[in-house]
Amino acid sequence: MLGIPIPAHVLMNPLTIKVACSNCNLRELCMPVGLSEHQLQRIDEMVAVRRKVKRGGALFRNGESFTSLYAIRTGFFKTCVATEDGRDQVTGFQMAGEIIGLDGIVNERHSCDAVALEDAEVCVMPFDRIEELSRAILPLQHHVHKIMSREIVREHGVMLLLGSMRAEERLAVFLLNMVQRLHARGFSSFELVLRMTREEIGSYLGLKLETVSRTFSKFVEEGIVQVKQRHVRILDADALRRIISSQQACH
Amino acid sequence: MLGIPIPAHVLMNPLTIKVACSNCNLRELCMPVGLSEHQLQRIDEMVAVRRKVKRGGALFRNGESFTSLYAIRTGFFKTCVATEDGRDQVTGFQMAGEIIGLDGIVNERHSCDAVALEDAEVCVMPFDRIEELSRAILPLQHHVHKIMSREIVREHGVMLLLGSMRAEERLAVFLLNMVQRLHARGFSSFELVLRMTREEIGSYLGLKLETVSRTFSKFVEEGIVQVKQRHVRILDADALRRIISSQQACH
DNA sequence: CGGCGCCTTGAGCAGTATCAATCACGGTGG
DNA sequence: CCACCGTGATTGATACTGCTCAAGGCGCCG
Repeated sequence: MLGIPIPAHVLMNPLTIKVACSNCNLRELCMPVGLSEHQLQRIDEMVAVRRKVKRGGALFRNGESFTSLYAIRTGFFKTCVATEDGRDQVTGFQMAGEIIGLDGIVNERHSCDAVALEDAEVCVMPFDRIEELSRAILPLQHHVHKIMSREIVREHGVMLLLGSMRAEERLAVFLLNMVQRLHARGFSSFELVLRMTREEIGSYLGLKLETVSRTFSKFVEEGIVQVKQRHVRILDADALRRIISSQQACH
Repeated sequence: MLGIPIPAHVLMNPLTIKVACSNCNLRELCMPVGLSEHQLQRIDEMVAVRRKVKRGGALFRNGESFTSLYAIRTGFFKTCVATEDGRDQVTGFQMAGEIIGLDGIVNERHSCDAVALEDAEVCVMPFDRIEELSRAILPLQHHVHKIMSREIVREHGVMLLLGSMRAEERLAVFLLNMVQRLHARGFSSFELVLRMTREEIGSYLGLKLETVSRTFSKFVEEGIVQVKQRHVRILDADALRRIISSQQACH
């Protein structure tokens, strides 16, 4: 059995606890640190509304008008863009504590879909309120800027991956990134349960699902990971890191 | 001859004109619209410093500490990220009126290189001053948010390109995007002079330089473009658009 | 138990990469 | 002025990665 620890807040019934940034255990993930009581309270008021999204449901869709950013409380999302001719591309997977919806700011309209890969709950943060508060609360202003910049830098990394890595490297990067983010949330640093299909992983990594599957099998053969359906155990993280920086060019 | 019109500001001697946002003909590209005289003046003061970068020189490099955003006045840049093992990936090409440096905000340190592909001049905008002013000038706050969101959306597009398009589609997207942005700056809508090498185009598009070259040759054979070194004339923009949405999947 | 969604695996193929030779252009120095 | 050189672009031949098409297999749920 792959025992994945479940953080306390998942076990608690959300209806029985007061949900507010000030006592949210994800606070340090989505909020600036070092706020005063009063500032925290003002932010609490801004994040008054929460929204549940069922597995498979959309938090927002391409073309819908943009009003709010969302902080993920629980659950797991993918975001994806599409061309008119039907192809689509997963642009990211988001987990608890991450902010989603930044794409909508520029045109006041979302330019991608955000779909829940498991039942999820998000904090709704109306963007005009964010702008208003970030004029008054300096650390919040910083924080908003950093979140957007972080997303830009993350996407640079994905571009590097898509533009110059081979299949094995892509999957290795993906697994290490996934497990690192989960670890930061209190989960194991070497075991994970994938919330997405092989096809979604492939879309994200610019590969076909068969290639993802084959690459998993290759890693298993080489003793680097154990894979049982969506349960993955990383046996040799260093091997994964070596794959990334080996780049088998050899002349 | 491919006659590319040269905008007035390039012909003017920059030493003889007062360079200030308030009389900059790129204003509507990098500044919010509808500002009062007084607001514009405050922004002018923020953008007091300009900096010239020679062709091949770096505006900033990966690892350097972040202090400012830069608005390109003249010239042309590429930004690129690199892995430890030497591979690198061009993440974008930037031209006059565009903002560069957003990657540095999150860690107060740049995470990519910005290199001038031709002699360039930028307006230096200290980021702490931007934050300060955007607390006071609402349209500026909006503008900063939109610029960052626009970059995120742009990168989504690149991810779609890198993740799911074939070589011809990538080059077609690249050419149309390039010419569209140049057109918005007063240049021809069907002729362009590439400021970057085939290798840099390839890096941006996730292709090898030979593939870029071959794809150009293919387009020439098909009568879609004329290519003479870095001079490109688009003869059939619709053909390029058709390439993008054809996706030769056929079942 | 049967159907369905998702995953795995195989065989053959297509599209790019790789390696290598040559060419075009621009700049330099004799 | 021209020969030479270096950089970047083109083109060809071949190799190889990942894609396509196809056939099961596994696990879950009604």
